[in-house]
Formats: sequence, structure tokens, C-alpha cells
Amino acid sequence: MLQVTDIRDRKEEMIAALAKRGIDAKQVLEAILEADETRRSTQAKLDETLAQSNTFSKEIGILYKKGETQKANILKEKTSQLKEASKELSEHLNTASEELQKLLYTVPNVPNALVPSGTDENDNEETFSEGEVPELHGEALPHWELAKKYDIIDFELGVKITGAGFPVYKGKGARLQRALISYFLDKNTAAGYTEYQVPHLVNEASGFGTGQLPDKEGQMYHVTEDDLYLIPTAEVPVTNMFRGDLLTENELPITCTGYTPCFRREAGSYGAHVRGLNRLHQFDKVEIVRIEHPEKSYKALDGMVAHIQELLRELKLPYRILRLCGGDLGFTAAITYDFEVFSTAQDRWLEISSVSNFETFQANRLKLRFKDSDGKNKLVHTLNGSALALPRVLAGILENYQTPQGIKIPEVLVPYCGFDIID
RNA sequence: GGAGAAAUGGCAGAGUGGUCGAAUGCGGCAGUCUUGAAAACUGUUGAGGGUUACACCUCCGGGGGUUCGAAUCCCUCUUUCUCCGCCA
Repeated sequence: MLQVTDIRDRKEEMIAALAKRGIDAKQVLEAILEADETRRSTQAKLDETLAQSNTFSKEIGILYKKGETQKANILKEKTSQLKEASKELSEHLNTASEELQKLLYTVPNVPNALVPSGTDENDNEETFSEGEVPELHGEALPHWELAKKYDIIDFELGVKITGAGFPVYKGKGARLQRALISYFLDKNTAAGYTEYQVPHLVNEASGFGTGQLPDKEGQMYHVTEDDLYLIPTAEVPVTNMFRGDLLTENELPITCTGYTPCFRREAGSYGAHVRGLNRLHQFDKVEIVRIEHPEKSYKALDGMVAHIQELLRELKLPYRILRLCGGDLGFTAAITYDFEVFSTAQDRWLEISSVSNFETFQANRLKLRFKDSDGKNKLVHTLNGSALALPRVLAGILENYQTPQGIKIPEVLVPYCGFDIID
């Protein structure tokens, strides 16, 4: 959620930046300013009325003590009238605040200066690529066929017990996945992130805090009986641990990592590209989250990018980094870098990480602040990234490491797996 | 799931209708003393909104109500604790 004070100060600048998303925000921002104006003037009137009635009430108390009931009764009458006025004003205030809130919820985050304008994924900017695409002997198989051949992932079994998009990992497949989780968590904690295990269901307030609600409601599984949501990413519970906090400057940065399964309804996203592990309703992910001083958040973002690069380098997977264009940028992000691994067998790039700086957009919803050196309360910047999303890394490994003898295990994972080939 | 108790400032803990935003203690901060530190003593110390700065408004778990006036009374929700039941 954008800050109204920001809109007041730099409306034109924001409109120009939002245009990179293909949005003309002029009208909405002006409507916000207007709604805010109404809200504030109503608040002022209400305060005034309450102040008057407070002083009267105090006087009444004093008059009663003196025994001057008649005078007190006159004041009582006056105060009753004020009370009615204040009731009306506070209703106005509520509607004005709701109106403002509703408008604010519709505006996505303002893209950072680095974000290219563009409408879809074709306009994303490749900023880096590294790693060798392996020479595959004979016919290279896609991972869903490899999974079957070596009996390590059973998609049909998942369909039987739950439905499409809920695979069952088996034997060395399950072990490889567990190895990856451990490896990622070890690397993240070694880089200074504190490991957390968090709930996999969250309440409504948490969904709002990180911006999944109300916009993407349809993407989360909703347990209506208890009004809880299955998390679509660890970002939600991890970031919300700090919801409403007022931190001291020296508590920053806060850095967390956590492994969780992620649940996504993916309503309406069926098609050619969703085979195998490419798109699932339930998948595992190790996430990193940072809560940063606003002046340091972009440096932190670079650090996260470098950290994820190291993971991919160690796994020896060919990858590239994209800077998302305005049109492809998520609602809450100011800037996002996507990491993609190339799969030779599928001849396509698979997204395995997405790293974003949300600046104050989430913090404003979360009311997550810190006290700066001047003693003023300021919103922090929040950032997060996948390190990494498991299924597509798994797919990348299966496809890129396949040999006639079997699937080799990346060297760094061998100690975690306890074997060096799947055959 | 059933029965009971509770929720107050960073923490502990008073306050049961009227100058209560809230006693007191601890902690924090500043000062005196000291070569320095500790101890002792003195002062200060909740948050949000608003204002150039004041004024002023709001906040005693959340929401609603009674009243001229609520931390205090009523309703409701949530959470915590104790006991019972069930259970990985």
C-alpha cells in the first residue's frame, strides 16, 4: 500500500513510474488525495467536538461535587447534543477512511527507476547469464519421463490421493528433494539468515499484511471452517511475524530463512507449460526474507541476488537473471529479479527464484516500522526471495544431469544425498 | 470439547464510574559524587495522529453498548493460565 504522504509529495513522479506498468494512475491518485483531504478535515471537526465535550464532562464532575446540580444538568444537555454531532462525524470519518483505504488497495507499488517499461514477459531484461548448457547424448528426456524411468516421482499417485498438481516423491527422488532443502537452509544460515519453522496456515490479517489479500484471494486455498489460508509462500508467515512491530535501528537488518510447502490454486493457468513439476498446487520452497533500513535495502537486494547466484553456481546449473518489466512486475514489488534455469530437454527456461524489494509497500500494510536516529518512526523496507523453489530446481537437475548411466547428483549434494547417481 | 481465572506502560504490578494516560518497583536515559566504573542520591522516561511549535484528539487484549463522563459497569470475540476429557 502506498503512503498517502508520499503521494502528496511526489504524485507526478509516481504517475510517470506507474506508467511503466501500463497504468494511468493520475485519476486514482487524485481521488486518493481528495479522499484523504475529506478524511483529515472530518477528523479535525470530530476532534474539536470531542474536545468540547470532554471539557464539559470535566466541568460536570466538578459541579456535582459542589452540589450545583442545576448548572450540571444544563451542561449535560449541551454535551448530549455534542455527542450526537460527534456520532455523525465519526460515521463520516469511517466512510471516508474506508473510501481512502479501498482506493489505496487498488494501486500497485511504484516501480523502481531500474525497471524497464513493458507489457509482458517478452519485455523483461536479461541482466546476467552464466553456466554451460550440457551436451546431452542421444535423446534428452524431459523430467517427467525421467521421473517415471527411475521411479522417483509419481504424478498419478498424487492424482489418486489428492488431485492433479500434487506429486508424490519416492525413494531417491524424495531423498534428493530433502537434500536440496537441507543444502539451501545450510547455505542460507551460513550467509547469516536465521532459520525459522513457521505455520503453514495463516489468518486473514496476515494475508492482508503481505498483500495476498484482497487482490489475489483466488490464489490461496481457504479453509472456511476456521477462516485460515494455506500459505502460497513462506513470505507470508515469516514477514507477518513482524507485523505491527516498532523496531530499534540497531535491530536492522532482520534476516530470516525458512522451508515450507507452498499451496497455490493456480486457477486458470492450465496449458502446455504445466506438465510435470513445472507448475504445481503444492511445492516446497526455501525462502529468504530481509527487513531493512530504507537506505540499505538496495544494497541488500544486490546481496540477495549474489547469494542466489552462488547457489546456482555450486549446483552447476545454467541460469540467467531477468529484471522484470513493469507489466510483469508483481502488485507489491518495486523491483523484481527472476532467476531461470535452462532445461535442455524441454528447451525452455524455468523460473526457480524471484527476488524482490517491496520498499515500504508491505511495511505500510504491516505497520512495520523502526525508530530512526532522530527518534522518528519510519517504515522499513521488506525484501524476499526464493532460495530456492524446489520442483524446478529438481527438474533442472534431472534434465541437465541425465547421462546414459543415470542421473548424476551435483557434487555439493552428494554428502546430503548419500549417493551420487540415480539409476 | 467441558469448568473456572485472567488480559493495564519495556517488564512486574496498583487502580472498580469524575482533574487517571494511569500509583509504586525494576529497567532505560540524563545529572551529582568518582581518576574511571559500581553503589548511592536527584531528575527524567508509553504510543499513535495533529501542529512551524503549541493546542487538541485517540489508545488500559479486539469490537460493540450504558453514561454528561469508562481502565473501572454490561454484551461479545480473541488470547493466556489452572483443572477435566481427548490426542500426535
